[in-house]
Amino acid sequence: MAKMNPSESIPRLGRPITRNRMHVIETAMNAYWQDDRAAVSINTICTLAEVSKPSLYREFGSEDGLTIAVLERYAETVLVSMDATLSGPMSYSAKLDAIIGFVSEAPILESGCLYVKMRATRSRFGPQTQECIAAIESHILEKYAQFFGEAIRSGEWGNEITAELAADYMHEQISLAASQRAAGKNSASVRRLLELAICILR
Amino acid sequence: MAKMNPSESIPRLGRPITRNRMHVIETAMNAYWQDDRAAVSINTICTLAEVSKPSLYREFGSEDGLTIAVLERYAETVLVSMDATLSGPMSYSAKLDAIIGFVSEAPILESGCLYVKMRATRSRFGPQTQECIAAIESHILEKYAQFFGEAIRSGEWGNEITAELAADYMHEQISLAASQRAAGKNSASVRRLLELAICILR
DNA sequence: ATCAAAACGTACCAATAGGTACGTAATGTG
DNA sequence: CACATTACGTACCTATTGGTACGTTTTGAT
Repeated sequence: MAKMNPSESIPRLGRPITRNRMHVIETAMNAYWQDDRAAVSINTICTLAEVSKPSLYREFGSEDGLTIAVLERYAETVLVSMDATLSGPMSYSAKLDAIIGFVSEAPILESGCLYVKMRATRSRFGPQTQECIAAIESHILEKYAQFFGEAIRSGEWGNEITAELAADYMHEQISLAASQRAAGKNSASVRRLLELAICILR
Repeated sequence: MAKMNPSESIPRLGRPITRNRMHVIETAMNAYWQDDRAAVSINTICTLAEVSKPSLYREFGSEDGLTIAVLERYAETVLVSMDATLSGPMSYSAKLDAIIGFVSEAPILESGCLYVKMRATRSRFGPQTQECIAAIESHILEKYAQFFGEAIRSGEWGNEITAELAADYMHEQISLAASQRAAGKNSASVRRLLELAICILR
């Protein structure tokens, strides 16, 4: 896609690149994730990642550019595990349990979910970031709908609720749980509330 | 507490007050409510309310001061209606219906609930505002707990769920619905999801 | 060695944030 | 009238924001 680590760049003319795209992305991701993105300035990212501001802008073009890079990275390092669980070999009920357990107890989600945080304040971001958030949302909803659709088809679950409605409900409830974790609510309480919400999907 | 409308101020020495505390509060409330508070600057409020910045600071002391004034005003104009419903003469089930209907369809909540919005981004506010948000939350949770407690006592509702857990659940689900409305989701969808979530409280 | 190519980072930009110093205008009192 | 008292708003402050102009440094090729 764009330049990666200097180590794997093909020899070119001119001064070699010393900046490290991935390092900046990971640094920004952690900063945005822990705090809240709107509270973390480009200047802060530059300091944390030890890059000059022009270098950062050369690499990402704008704050919007950095943000989408971060969000894409987040999707491919954290959100994929949800996908994997949903399309894995477990039973319907076991998958529900796994997801509930993950979102309410996984240490990696101690500060919440970056996607959920950003979705909650999407209006503050640039146009590309907003599109990126919408794309991730569609992806998640599709995966959920597929999950519930299969459960209905296989007879593991089913009532008058459609797969799409269940997907929407699931997405909102999981997001809510992630928000609660970000707010510092303890895992046990998050789980208790999430179990209550999800029990209508059993 | 502080100065109110010039109309009701006792004659004093010196130039009379022309600024209008209530007008500023209402203007700021609407601006914060429609948009998101962090996106609305003091300068914007001054322009909208047609007060000079020093006048505003004379009245509220700081942005934090204005924000808590707005939040208190919001609580006593919007949130009281929820209180009234909860402690009114309706049956348990009718009260649930009324609240679901209100939060998912009332035009006044078209841009969501200011308290919910601010609670979701509480970390960005000043210390007094954060305390104020926490106080409102406690108040709401107490009212809900009372509501469920009475329903249990009267036999209108009851299962293994405690009144406190139900209150917490209710609060989160109502907040979620308000957030969805703020995000532009249509009333019917909000209601559908909220009904799903609340049906375990019936 | 010289030179074009390319990335580097210092030092700046305009805009905006929250907040205030201070001279001016309007009142009641003597 | 003159004066103390009080509120008024213009014009400013510093800090920070996202973003960039431009001279310097490092390279490969000739």
